[in-house]
Amino acid sequence: MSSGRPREFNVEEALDRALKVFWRRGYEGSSLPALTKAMRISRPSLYAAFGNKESLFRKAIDRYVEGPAAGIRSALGEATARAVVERVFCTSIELLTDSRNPRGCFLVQGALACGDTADCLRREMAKRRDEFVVALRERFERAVAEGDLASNADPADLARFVATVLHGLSVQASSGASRRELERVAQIALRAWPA
Amino acid sequence: MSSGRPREFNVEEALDRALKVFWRRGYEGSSLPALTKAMRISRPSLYAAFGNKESLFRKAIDRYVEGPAAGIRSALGEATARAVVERVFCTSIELLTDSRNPRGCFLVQGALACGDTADCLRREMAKRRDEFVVALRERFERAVAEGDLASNADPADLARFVATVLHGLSVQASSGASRRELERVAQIALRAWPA
DNA sequence: TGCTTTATGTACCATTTGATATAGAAAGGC
DNA sequence: GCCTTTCTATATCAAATGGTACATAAAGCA
Repeated sequence: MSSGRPREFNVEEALDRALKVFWRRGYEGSSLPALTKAMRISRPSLYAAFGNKESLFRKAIDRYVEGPAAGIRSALGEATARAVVERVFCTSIELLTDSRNPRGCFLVQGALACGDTADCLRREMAKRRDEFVVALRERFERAVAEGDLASNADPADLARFVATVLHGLSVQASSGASRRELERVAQIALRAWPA
Repeated sequence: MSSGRPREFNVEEALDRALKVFWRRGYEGSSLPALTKAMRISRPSLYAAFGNKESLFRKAIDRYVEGPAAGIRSALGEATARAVVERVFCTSIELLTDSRNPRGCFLVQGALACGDTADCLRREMAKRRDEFVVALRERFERAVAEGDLASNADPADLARFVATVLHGLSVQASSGASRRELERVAQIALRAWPA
């Protein structure tokens, strides 16, 4: 079977550009013209390669989690629970304030509040955020079992606390807070960690 | 001068309804039909009474700050810095999870990421959030002067920390977290407070 | 009772929205 | 060369968007 005319653009690269648009403007704030202009492809090319706007957004979510935000998840590999939290904060702050990206966390601001048609994406984003809370909780449960986290500490509560600080830092970053300011906030938050 | 035909609707009540729409769906997710239906007025009535969509949103911001969110600001009147923070968390959580309101904080999710036309509203929301950070900082500065907060504590950092937790709680609430869960998170956050 | 003023509701406006039809261009297989 | 296949670009679609004109209705004032 013949292969036809080859694509003139790189799909991953175009997806990266789309992600940045969604990241900065949110799903509803990202118009097709804004997307196609940033992606440097025509509208039919976008639809041929990514389906439609919603499908493009879903692919952008995966791209974000596996790309820019991957470092955060890999922080779970640290040796102790406290080291995990320190590394999560540190890595997140770097991502949230990286000048190459829009400010803030895509999973927070990509579709936090929206109309009915985008509501399924709002829930999808909440689900993705929750997946990280679950991963944190499981990591902390392991830490309790391994003895590097006090057994009276509730892993679920601690996981939600870390996620709360993380999402709060995202809002701060989105509002224009500097990296230093966020680092000081994270340092204060760490004082809440069980000794 | 004659007064003309009287309004058939209550302006404040209509504004309250508009606020709830913006609160739940965000600025860009709130269409004129959705607004007018919730406000129970016709489109020309909306424009006559509130100017346009942007102006209605700005009025909704004021309404939110002076109405539902007023309790949070009044927490600054507590006797000590720690009591202020406790009361801020407690009052916020009640607001964030009040079943009569949309979940989350309007100042966070009303226009966190949006297109160019709404960018001035995004900045306005950031400014409003920052006003609370400033108020917190000033309150903590006073607390240092009054001796109920350690003099080596940085009021600006602490204020930003409290705001960070607050905004993080908003995201959690918006994702469906229960009041109890948020209360436990706040309790953990309080452990970071200077002794 | 007019007359002025303001509010309401229908119908409409231009623009933008997300999404395609269609025609032409660029590759491989025969 | 020719055919098939796939991508690209222009031009377009119907629907939804924010915003108004215009006629009518309801009040106060003379």
